[in-house]
Amino acid sequence: MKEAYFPQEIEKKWQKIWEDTGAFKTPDESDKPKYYALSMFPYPSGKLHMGHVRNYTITDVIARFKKAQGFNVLHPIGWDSFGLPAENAAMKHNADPAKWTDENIAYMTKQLKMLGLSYDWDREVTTCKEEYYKWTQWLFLQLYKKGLAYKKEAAVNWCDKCATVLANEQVIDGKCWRCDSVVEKKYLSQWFLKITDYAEVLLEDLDKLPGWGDNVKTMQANWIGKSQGAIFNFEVVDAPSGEKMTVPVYTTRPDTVHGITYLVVAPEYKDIEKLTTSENKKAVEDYRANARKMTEIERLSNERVKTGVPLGTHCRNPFNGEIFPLWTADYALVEYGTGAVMAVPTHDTRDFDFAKKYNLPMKVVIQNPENPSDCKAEAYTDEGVLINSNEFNGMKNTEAKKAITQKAVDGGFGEFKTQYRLRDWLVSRQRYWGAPIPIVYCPKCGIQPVPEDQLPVKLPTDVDFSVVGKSPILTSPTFQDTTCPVCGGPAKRETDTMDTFVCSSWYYLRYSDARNDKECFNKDKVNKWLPVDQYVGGIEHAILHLLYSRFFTKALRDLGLLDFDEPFKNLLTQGMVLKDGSKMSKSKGNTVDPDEIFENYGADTARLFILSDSPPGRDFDWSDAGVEGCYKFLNRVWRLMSTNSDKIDLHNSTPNIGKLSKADDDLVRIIHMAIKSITNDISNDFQFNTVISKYRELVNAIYDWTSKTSWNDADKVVFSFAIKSMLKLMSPVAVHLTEEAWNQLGGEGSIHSQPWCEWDENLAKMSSITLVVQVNGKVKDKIEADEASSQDELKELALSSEKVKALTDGKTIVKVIVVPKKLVNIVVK
RNA sequence: GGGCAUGUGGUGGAAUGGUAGACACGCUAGUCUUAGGAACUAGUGCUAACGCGUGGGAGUUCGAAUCUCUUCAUGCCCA
Repeated sequence: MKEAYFPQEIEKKWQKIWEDTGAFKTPDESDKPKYYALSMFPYPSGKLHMGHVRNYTITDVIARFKKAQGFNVLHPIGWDSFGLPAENAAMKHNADPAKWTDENIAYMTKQLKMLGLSYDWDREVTTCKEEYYKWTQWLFLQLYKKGLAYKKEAAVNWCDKCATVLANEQVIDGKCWRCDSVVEKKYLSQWFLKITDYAEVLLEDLDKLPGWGDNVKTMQANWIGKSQGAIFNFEVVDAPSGEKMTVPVYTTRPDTVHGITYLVVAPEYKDIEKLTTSENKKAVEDYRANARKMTEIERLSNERVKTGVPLGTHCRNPFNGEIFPLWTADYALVEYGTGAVMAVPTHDTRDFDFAKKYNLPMKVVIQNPENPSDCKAEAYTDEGVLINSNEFNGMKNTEAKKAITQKAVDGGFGEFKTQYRLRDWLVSRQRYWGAPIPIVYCPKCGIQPVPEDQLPVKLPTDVDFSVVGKSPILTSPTFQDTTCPVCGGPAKRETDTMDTFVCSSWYYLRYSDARNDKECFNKDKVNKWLPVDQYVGGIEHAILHLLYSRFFTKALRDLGLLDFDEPFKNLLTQGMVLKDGSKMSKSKGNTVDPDEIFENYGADTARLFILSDSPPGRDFDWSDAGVEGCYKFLNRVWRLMSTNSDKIDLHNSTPNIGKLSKADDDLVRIIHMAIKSITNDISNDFQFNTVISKYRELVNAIYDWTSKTSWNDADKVVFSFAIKSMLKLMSPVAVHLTEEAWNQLGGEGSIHSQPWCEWDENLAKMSSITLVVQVNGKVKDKIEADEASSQDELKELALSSEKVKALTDGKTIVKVIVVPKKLVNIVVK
């Protein structure tokens, strides 16, 4: 065996051999049970970053471990390759986004291979290729035909910098998720997917996902935002036109309805003009113009003083006949509920602030009888008993919610209403580099879907990328003009493309049948491989991608394309990779380039390190010293074998249990314990950091043993057993080193085809134990004891300890607690 | 403001209610070397010591980092 460890040499060698022999191809047919391990596919931005390295290494180790355990493992990769950066790069250099993307994919593919990842490259999917986006378009048409894709005019989020609209989920704190610029509201006609039809089931089915972290599930539940309340219709008593009008209001506090002193409609409320008197018209117009200029963050900010103007008209409260004024104020949002809010200043903090500012009346209707509040200083929003509420006086407010709403239902002026915060998913984008929405506008026949046999609607290439402020697709002289599929007359194509999150909402299904050119995927294949057994990716997709994918799966199930209703059985959200305590970023200049790590230390060191210091779910702080330490450890592993290679015989590695020296017996036991605990640590929660510390403990133990052994024949067998076990245990992580050592030591075939190590429960423990002796719960002594000692024997042993005698002398022993094989606690007074 | 996480040595982090600090990084001393940023050996929570120690305070228990209550701090999500 070679004396020195040269990762640069052996890694390249094995990567080529694995590729040439198709070592990681996954057959669809197999006797073995299936296991689907999946990483979130990358955007081909140019180079891998350490977050990718962490993500893909975690999934790769899982895939290799499951394969060794006898599963037929599907472990694919692909590219989320549509999106703005390619287009921006194209605009900057007037180049082709396709070319830019292809080059990036080629480079990153090379890097993924250098990392030694066990992908089945035959299943690679690339969302920007026609062979893929054809099916994205096809799926869009199926959703359209089912009424789940529709076009409507709405107030939408507009990012000026990206020159496109955004989905609600892509607006983070009022800012664009991609470029961080402030998002404006615009009225535009846009395409939506009807995710709201699935709001309830998306919420309910979170319970079917025990393999997801509660944090992600809570975030999704909050986003869906189910609330139970009521809609009340308030009759307008003095509409300027004399017309009979009502204003419907959604509220989660029907119990406070007797405390209404005014009503607020959003500045964008549809009937606002009809509800404004001529005297108030000017002020209301000005107010609305001003509100339009404001961003959502400004409007909803708690710090900002709330503003509003009266409309001059009034409503009647059907519960008590009271008349109250209508106002418009920007703290009412047109998208939420009915766009109108019934204001009860005494029991809602926003209404309270507003009423204070404009001297509007207040009326207390709920009180805590033990500690009544007059609501002069602040709103009382807790539970209590109703007052000033006619027949409901004395009722607990929690019960009154139902009773009051029931009265409205019976009286025909209200209903029970469950409301969701979730809005429909806006999927059209005014950009070039995306899947064209396969729709045609005919002046005669209106909106028409492109016939399926005409798919894909290809992106035009005769476009000018140097245009500013509009989609390059509009510059194509050929793209827009087409014929109507119904009447054959001249028609225009839709020029918007789809949000890239549409492409990524079904890619994990395509892997099951990636090369199918007849259908998006074969139903049997998708049902066989899915759901994904283990999905691994960043927490930043907790809402966006993971919610959209769940919606797609359910919609596709309802379309009959597949038979399961959740795509990802288990989800591991890995933490971020930090450097010096903060996120790696170019602007901070604290990035670490994976290429440099591969070059200086090799992929095995990178893989080992990225798993070593933190559990996968937590943030990981990169340290150069840590990498160095892992490299040294791998050298140490190599040296253990190379300096003793003449004593290793992998074909004679079964120790003769029962006839071993004490030292050999101990080592065999240590190995069985290592197999057991490493297997358990990977199986439960993928605790790779402790797995790696156990590698180190194991290697340390073998080294200790070598410094004491006399190398007789039995010792050599034990040593061979130790090395063989160590190599297999380390093989999912140090994939190249273990393969090379296995090969040089004369192992059969590839170590990656060897089954996982088994342990013997009887050998996975030491023959003696350290008995901990406590007095009053404090450790006072430690005694070596036989593993098989009875409880009484342990008790006697503890009581006979000199240290214990000194401490118990002259005192009364109240109680002795014996924990078998571990501990004796003597309670004295 | 509400919800959910997380608080352990100089650092990253270990610990089915049962030896707190595994395993590392760092540091100290030594060995071997022309050399050491290699390798190996020993040590390393705090304290001079009795002892004290898992953000603070209470509680349950023979025994609490772990369970309960409370409080503080940080992070994320939703307002």
